[in-house]
Amino acid sequence: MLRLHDTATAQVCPLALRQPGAVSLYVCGPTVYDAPHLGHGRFALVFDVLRRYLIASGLEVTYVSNITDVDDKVIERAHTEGVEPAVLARRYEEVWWTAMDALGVLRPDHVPHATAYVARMVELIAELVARGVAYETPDGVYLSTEAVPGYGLLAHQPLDTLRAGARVETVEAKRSPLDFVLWKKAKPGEPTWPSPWGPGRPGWHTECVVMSLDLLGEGFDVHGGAIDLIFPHHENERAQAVALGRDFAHHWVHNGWVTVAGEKMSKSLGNFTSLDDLLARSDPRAYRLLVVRAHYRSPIEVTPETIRQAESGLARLDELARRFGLADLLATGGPVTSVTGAGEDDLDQAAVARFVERMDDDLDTPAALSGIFELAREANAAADAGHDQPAARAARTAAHLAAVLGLSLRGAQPTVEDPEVLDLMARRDVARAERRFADADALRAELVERGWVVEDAAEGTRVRRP
RNA sequence: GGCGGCGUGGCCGAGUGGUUUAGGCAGGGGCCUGCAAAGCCCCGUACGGCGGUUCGAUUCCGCCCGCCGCCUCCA
Repeated sequence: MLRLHDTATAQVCPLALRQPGAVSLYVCGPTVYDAPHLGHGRFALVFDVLRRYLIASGLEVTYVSNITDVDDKVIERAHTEGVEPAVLARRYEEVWWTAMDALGVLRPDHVPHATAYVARMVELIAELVARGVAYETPDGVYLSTEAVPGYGLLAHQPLDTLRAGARVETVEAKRSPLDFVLWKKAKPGEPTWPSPWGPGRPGWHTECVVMSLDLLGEGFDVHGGAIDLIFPHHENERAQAVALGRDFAHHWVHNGWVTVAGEKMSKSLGNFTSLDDLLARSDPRAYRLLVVRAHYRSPIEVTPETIRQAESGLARLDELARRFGLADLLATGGPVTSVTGAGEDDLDQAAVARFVERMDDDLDTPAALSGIFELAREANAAADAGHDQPAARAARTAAHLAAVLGLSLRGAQPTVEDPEVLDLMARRDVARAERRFADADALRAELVERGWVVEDAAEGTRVRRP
């Protein structure tokens, strides 16, 4: 059984399921006001790997991830660009899904949008007011954090220190600096919805409570997101559920930062890096490999150098798939439904067991990945020694386990259509057959110049991209 | 200031109280090859510093140094 770090207890503990055989996950999705950056890519990949692994473990997974399509930033950006907030949100949501598809991230089972849940958020807020834990001010409705038992559970910090750091609000009506806004009363030029407190819009922290409980029900299994969401976002979500007496998430999972040159990547630091840029400049699978080769709670350093290293590793695995003709049995990108495979003899079950053991240990993907590379070496070594059966089994196992992580290896030969290249290849074969090696080398140089790596295979000259 | 994390060989990045090595990338040597490429084999005796616990610590404890994050919208 999978053991996972839980932010609430700060310990690695078995993932206890509400319902045996089924897992419910809620992962905080993006606010769609801009194109996604590397950090968005990481959290999406981390939870995609978790989800895929749970599926491969034989569990029925329900994965919910929201789109925040109304928020200060959306409104602000929409004004800047002179479009309706809804138009802007839709535009960036499309950009989001394009990037997710490129990364091979599975679409969530449910994608709730904040704007579709406003009426239910109003109901929830009204209930909080009725219970006396929320109060109205001239500009909105706030939750009284002091009325919530255990507030600060996720933050792991004494309340007074949180209080000391709380932002200076212009709203003097707030009873405590830690209290947070549930409903924002309308300001001119903003999208609004009706409510008992007049027209306005919901605060950020309410949507996830309403949507997760609606789609997954009380006491759902896992609530995830990046580490920065712990406080205040997840703390505040939890506070609302607790205040209502509803059982909320049982397990909190948070992934670490992406750093650039050792520092947190962020717009304010000016080292912001667009996910689209990365995907355009490198094999999208390289980012998955980079993410998976570090533990999900560790920071990862994304630089041209680390990306290049990941691409080299990927090339090694692709070469394996090519050597063993694995193109046809590689994942289509969909989830692998059984980590042990369909026919047990197909795979090296001892290696699978090691993989499972490592993954079960708080998703130790770096160790799991090292096992895949070891299988690659074993497969090549066995094949070099003429032991075809064990070699093929090791190679299949490597590709299969990579697919469990969502990494599809490319076993297909690149199809060369350029007649010039085909001609150079053919002429080189003739030259080599006639042992005119100087000519053959000159032809190889020409192919290299065109950006190909040239290899001599049994069937003759073979080319691939570096 | 409060809270927390980290510091591993050229780079990335796991892990462990000692008796066997993470793994990848890069580099060196060898095998293979007409030469290469790919692949395989071999190679670096790494764990921030100072003490302590211990028969023995990179791994436990303390202190110090350095780096980073959170406490505020943020993936």
